[in-house]
Amino acid sequence: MKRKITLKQIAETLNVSIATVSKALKDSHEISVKTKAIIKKYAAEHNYRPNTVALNLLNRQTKTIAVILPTFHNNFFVKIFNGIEETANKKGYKLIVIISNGELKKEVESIAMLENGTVDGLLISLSEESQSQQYSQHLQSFIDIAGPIVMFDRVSDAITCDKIIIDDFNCAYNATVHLIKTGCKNIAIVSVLHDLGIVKDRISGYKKALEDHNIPINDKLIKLIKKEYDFETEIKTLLDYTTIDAIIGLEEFSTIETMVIAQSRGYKIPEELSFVGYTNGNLYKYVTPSVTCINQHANYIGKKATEKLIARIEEKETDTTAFETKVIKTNLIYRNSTRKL
Amino acid sequence: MKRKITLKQIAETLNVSIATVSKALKDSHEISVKTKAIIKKYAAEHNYRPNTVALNLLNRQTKTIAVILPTFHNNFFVKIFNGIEETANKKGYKLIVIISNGELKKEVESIAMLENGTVDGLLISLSEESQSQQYSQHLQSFIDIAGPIVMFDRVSDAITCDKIIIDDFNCAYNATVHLIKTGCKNIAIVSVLHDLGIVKDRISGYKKALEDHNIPINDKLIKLIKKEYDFETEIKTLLDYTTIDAIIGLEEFSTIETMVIAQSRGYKIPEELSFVGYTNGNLYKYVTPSVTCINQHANYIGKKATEKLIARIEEKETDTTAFETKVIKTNLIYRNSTRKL
DNA sequence: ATGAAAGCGCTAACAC
DNA sequence: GTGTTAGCGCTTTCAT
Repeated sequence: MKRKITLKQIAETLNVSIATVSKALKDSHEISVKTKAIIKKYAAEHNYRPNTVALNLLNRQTKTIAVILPTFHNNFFVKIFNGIEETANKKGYKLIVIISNGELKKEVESIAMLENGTVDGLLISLSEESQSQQYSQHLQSFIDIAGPIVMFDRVSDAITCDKIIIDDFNCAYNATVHLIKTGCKNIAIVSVLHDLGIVKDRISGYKKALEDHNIPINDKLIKLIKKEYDFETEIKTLLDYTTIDAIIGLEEFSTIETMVIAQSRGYKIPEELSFVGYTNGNLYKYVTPSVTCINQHANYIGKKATEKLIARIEEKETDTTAFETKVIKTNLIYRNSTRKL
Repeated sequence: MKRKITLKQIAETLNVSIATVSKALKDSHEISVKTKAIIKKYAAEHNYRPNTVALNLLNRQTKTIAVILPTFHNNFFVKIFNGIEETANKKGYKLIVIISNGELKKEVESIAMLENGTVDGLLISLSEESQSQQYSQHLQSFIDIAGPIVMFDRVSDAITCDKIIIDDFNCAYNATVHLIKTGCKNIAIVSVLHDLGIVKDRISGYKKALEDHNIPINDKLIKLIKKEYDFETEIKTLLDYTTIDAIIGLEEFSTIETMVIAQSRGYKIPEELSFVGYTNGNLYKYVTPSVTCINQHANYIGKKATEKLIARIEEKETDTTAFETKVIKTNLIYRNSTRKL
């Protein structure tokens, strides 16, 4: 790689001042047509590119946003990221991407790395650990010294900032009601997530739906399976426990895995056992039977989060509006893992 | 957000010079223990963080790598990215991520944005358009003025740089041989990719396998379906055309979609029709029957590409080693969409 | 032990 | 029209 060419070098070879070069390349009217032509020609021939780092230093902004996601092995986050990418790109922002893998340590270390002017703001969906351990001072620290944060989906109440979430309560409620209406009475919940706020909300929505339809709540039907436990064993225990006629999976993996296990045990789906899964995932469409699911409009979440963050970054200090939590509506996509109404 | 605190401000309030503060915070022996203590205390209390942008300017490096991928809606690239992320992180590099969506325009624009000191190097898997249009001057331009490039999977012969690829020829060859050995004779190829080098290699491998087993080659069995055409119609045309007993799908989507269409037409899989798919994708495991596939060791590709790039970035100008193309071995994962040997 | 000065690459206000 | 100067935040060499 050749050494990058700078204004200074151009100025020296052309025997003009740096300022003249700078102005000429900006097509300033202050500079004579002739000088501009010479300078521009030289710059073009030598592939001059203004050094962004220098400009960042000068402007005290980087036009870069950090994005911290738990994983990409989840269609929901991939779609959110697509929404983020499109929006950021349109507004001229670059993205620094970090995968937390659900680990608080990674989250904390990454944020520390970014707290020094590298980025103008942060989009984050919290790691499960940071929620279970209720640790959030790294986030507050970022806000204090680095810039605005917008949280999405997996958010923390401890931090005051803009948030984009889905109405987890209502969509669990609606999913449960749908199952009840199609004749299900023993509805279980299955999840590999546990310590997240969204999990609590979903369970509340589910319970409320049961209550409203006078169906007794049985906590044993709620299986939040931790990493330490064997998923298959837990599911078999659940299926052995009592007659279950419907299962709500809180993410794609649990839903599909449970369905596969149930099928291998001879359950007829949806005749004997109905399934509703969270996230409009790829798998749902292709497995047999295809799975009724909750569409969270992930792309839109990404878009809204990014728009909000950029607005915050660019807002005048004076017109700071109050932080808001935006709730994105969800809807059910009806497929063949639930009975027809 | 409070205004970030700087060395200058610390120096002013503490009535020392900026240099003293800088040295004190680096625990330099030049500074008296007492002064150091005062400065460190103040800095800690005020959450001082050195400004990375200023340091980047000074050091002429950003410890940031750009990653350009066609999409994340493809398990292969998600896994590659995981490999990249882990490796980059371990070495203290940040990642700027760009999704090209297969569009040359996005690729060119993004690279132009990065050509000015924003990143130290570039990891890229080319967009389909840049391969079909054989356009690569944006890449050469990046190498000339911005830093090293390492290409992976979808690479260009026109550019001299390090490359990490899989042995597409051999793995298509092996997949085809496996099908032949399990008794298939009319083997078709289905793909939504077409103008990529990897597609040509895969087809060559497939043809060589047929030749070696004295099976006539019929180009009508190779369906590279462009976006403009309806996938389902094309597949039906193929199935109507002649008796096909095996299909190789060049990516996850084509494989799964074709299998679903074949099943809806009553084909028994693998008894009447076998399937082998590229990429060790999520769907393959969960559909019925599960799909035999080619494992490309995506994570490893990401790891190797990143290691190579960082080595290039950090190498002394003197010990420049020749550019190399590393070929990653693949293997078949046997599942239920192919007959047993 | 502390500080002044130069410089990384650039822009902008202000001379000339 | 063109150049000088100062400064963005930092490090480092070279005084003092």
